[in-house]
Amino acid sequence: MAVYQHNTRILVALDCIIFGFDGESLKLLLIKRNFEPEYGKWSLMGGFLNEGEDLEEAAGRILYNLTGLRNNYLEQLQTFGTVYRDPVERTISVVYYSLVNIADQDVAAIQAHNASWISLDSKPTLIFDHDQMVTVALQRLRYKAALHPIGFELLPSKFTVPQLQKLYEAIYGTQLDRRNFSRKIMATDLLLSTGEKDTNSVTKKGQLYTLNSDRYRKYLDGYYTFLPELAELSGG
Amino acid sequence: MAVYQHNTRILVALDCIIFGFDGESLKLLLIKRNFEPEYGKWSLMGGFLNEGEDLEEAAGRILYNLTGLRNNYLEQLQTFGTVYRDPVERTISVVYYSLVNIADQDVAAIQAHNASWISLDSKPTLIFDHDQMVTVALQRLRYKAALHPIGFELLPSKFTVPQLQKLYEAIYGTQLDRRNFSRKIMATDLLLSTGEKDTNSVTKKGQLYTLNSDRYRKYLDGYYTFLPELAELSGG
DNA sequence: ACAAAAGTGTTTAGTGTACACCCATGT
DNA sequence: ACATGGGTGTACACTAAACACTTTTGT
Repeated sequence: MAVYQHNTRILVALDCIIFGFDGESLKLLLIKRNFEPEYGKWSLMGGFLNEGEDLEEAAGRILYNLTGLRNNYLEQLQTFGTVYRDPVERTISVVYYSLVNIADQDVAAIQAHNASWISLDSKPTLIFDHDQMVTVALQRLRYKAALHPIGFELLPSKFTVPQLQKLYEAIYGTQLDRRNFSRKIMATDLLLSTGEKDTNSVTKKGQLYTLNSDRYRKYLDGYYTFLPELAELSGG
Repeated sequence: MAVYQHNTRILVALDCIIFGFDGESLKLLLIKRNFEPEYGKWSLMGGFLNEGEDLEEAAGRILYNLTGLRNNYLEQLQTFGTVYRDPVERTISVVYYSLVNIADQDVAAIQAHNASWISLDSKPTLIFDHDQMVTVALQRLRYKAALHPIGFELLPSKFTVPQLQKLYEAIYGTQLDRRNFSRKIMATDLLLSTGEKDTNSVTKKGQLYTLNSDRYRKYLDGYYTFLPELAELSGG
């Protein structure tokens, strides 16, 4: 024990960037704080790392407390650690980002935390360095979704190809060609036809598909260019 | 201050994965520990985060102490935080990876730390979770180098195209076609001819180039497929 | 019948890849 | 002269991108 004695122990926080998709735009689950510090302002959902708790475990706990969801896509983004990022006390924050299907959420838990889904386009200014965290998370999401099929994590278990396309368009803020997109996705063999049709659509009903889990896992490991127009998405 | 009172403060360490290239193979700068804990075993270079010090700053300090180098490519990799990863005391480790030009190193500083450059192929088993850190770092390097020209960071300021190719081959553990590689790189306009020729080569001397810094910065922001054979490099 | 959205087909341009060939240097 | 390695050119296959057309459904 003696060996580490002189070193400073520091508060370790975790913050979660929770992405969702409502069929039209990409959303974040944000909290209107009814607690200190920064009472009344908007922030990401966060918490502190407990003794005897793995980092990943803590991130999962925080996500579960807010949404009632477990086993979602959850990936470490980056750790933020400038000295004065939290004015109360020096705190470093390990940030995770998560992709959830809005339909599965626990509405009561979300209300209890005073949280709401906010469109990325109309995001308010957040406390501390949370805006920066969101910027980095969106960049990472764009990066990953271009090479791996993680977009599916944001959709319900049954979905149509046009819905998937709308999602990609929301992530990248661009328009995609229907014909080319559909062909590209179909070529991956990631979709399994259910035979059913979308009942929500107003005019022609699209075919509902589910994800082929075996193939999905392979694509997560490997690389595939879901969006070859990568050059455009530098800025973030 | 009262608001954060009950939360546990934790030791925050930093570990640096330092990549180098000697013209033949990809190397890591590793330390044969002459201090506790794990005296006599191999590890990454590390240290603790000080009060009043940014994370990035601390990583830079650790790198500087070992190599005498500043302003190298240094990027945060990931934070490792399972409970018992350090048997002495609960410690989370923020890991950075760095790309250095071996020729620029401060040999005295490296010897003083009992460090040596070890080929990735003949890497010994490292302490704690350091092997896992290296695995993740290599994956990240492959990922990044395929889309951004960060490979240049590992080469001396003047280099030949075949040297650059050898580097890419070392990073990915594959063979590349000379002709196609050369054309691909030339098309980027990243190289500036110096007019000089390599004096080391035994037979024909290759042309020496330097990096076009303006173009380099653009390529760092954007995306470019330096290696389209991405699908192959899943395993890591 | 018509509008709106879903699905399928085709053509063209560009990029990746596999080659064959020439040039420069030291022995 | 010859071996070794650096540099340039060309042909073919494949993929991305632009565009036309048909089908399904609700009003």
